[in-house]
Amino acid sequence: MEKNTAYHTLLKNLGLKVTPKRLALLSVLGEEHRYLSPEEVWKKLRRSFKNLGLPTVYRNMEELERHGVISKVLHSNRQLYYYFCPKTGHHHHFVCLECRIVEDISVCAVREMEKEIKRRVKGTVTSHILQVNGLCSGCAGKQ
Amino acid sequence: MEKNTAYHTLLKNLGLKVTPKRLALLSVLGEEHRYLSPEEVWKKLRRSFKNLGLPTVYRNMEELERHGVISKVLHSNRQLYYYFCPKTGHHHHFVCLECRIVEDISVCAVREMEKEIKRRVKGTVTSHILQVNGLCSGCAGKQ
DNA sequence: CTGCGTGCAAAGTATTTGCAAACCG
DNA sequence: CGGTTTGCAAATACTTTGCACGCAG
Repeated sequence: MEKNTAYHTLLKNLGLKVTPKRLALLSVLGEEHRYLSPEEVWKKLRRSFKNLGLPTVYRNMEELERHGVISKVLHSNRQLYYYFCPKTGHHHHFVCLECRIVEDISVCAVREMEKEIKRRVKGTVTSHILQVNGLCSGCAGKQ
Repeated sequence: MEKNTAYHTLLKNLGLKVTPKRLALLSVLGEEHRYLSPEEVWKKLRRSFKNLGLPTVYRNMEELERHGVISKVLHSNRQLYYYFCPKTGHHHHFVCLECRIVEDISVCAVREMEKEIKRRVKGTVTSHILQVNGLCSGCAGKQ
């Protein structure tokens, strides 16, 4: 299994122990080109691992997100979703609210992005979430 | 109270009944240049209204958000926050994760935004959430 | 009056935590 | 072996719902 070797290496590089469940979790996320909720991942994994706890899935997904391996998809319904994006470098995502597929978008300006999405994905942009987080001058000083 | 008249009109235009609590809620949000959680708003309002239920605050904030009067601030901790933004037209926000102040950003490209933030707010951008939502070609057809 | 708005109590539900046992390296 | 990882059960905590009463129009 080439893929598994890759995931194996990935985990090692992060300093995480390589367990069958972690490999399977990465595999599920890696094969899916859509974002998934922890519960969905759990249901898929339980086919192979009868005794898999939902908390384990939550913990691992959170951990992997912290390491930047997978990314969180924000939903206004305030549920967690994750997506495995192998692409490196600065880029953003176009997500379909219906089928949950994710497409990489290389350009960053939203106007430009809309154009690219119309052209490449032939999709419709219904909304976008753009929020810049940081610290204002006052708070940056206090750190 | 000029402000109250404005909120009064605002509610009327939305076809919502004008109640003292709604006016006060708008007032709290309108005076605060920061995003607030429903509970925080509730605590502030309870100074004036002893019998104010938290659900009422949730309901009203959700309603106002639906009407586009206030906007939801996304947090990865999956809690709800709202911010009253009087500014119209296409623009985005810079939010300080520390003091929660919100600044309007007129330009849309993220690179440009970072520049503007550094210049105007003298703040530091630690991260940004940019997610374009919509429907891909396949799903758009199925609608 | 008439229905929207609200308080209160109660339910929901996704997510998190504690702890002992299992497992990787 | 020694510290992670995991299962299970239970707890959290935010948010939502149901229903009866009250108030705006």
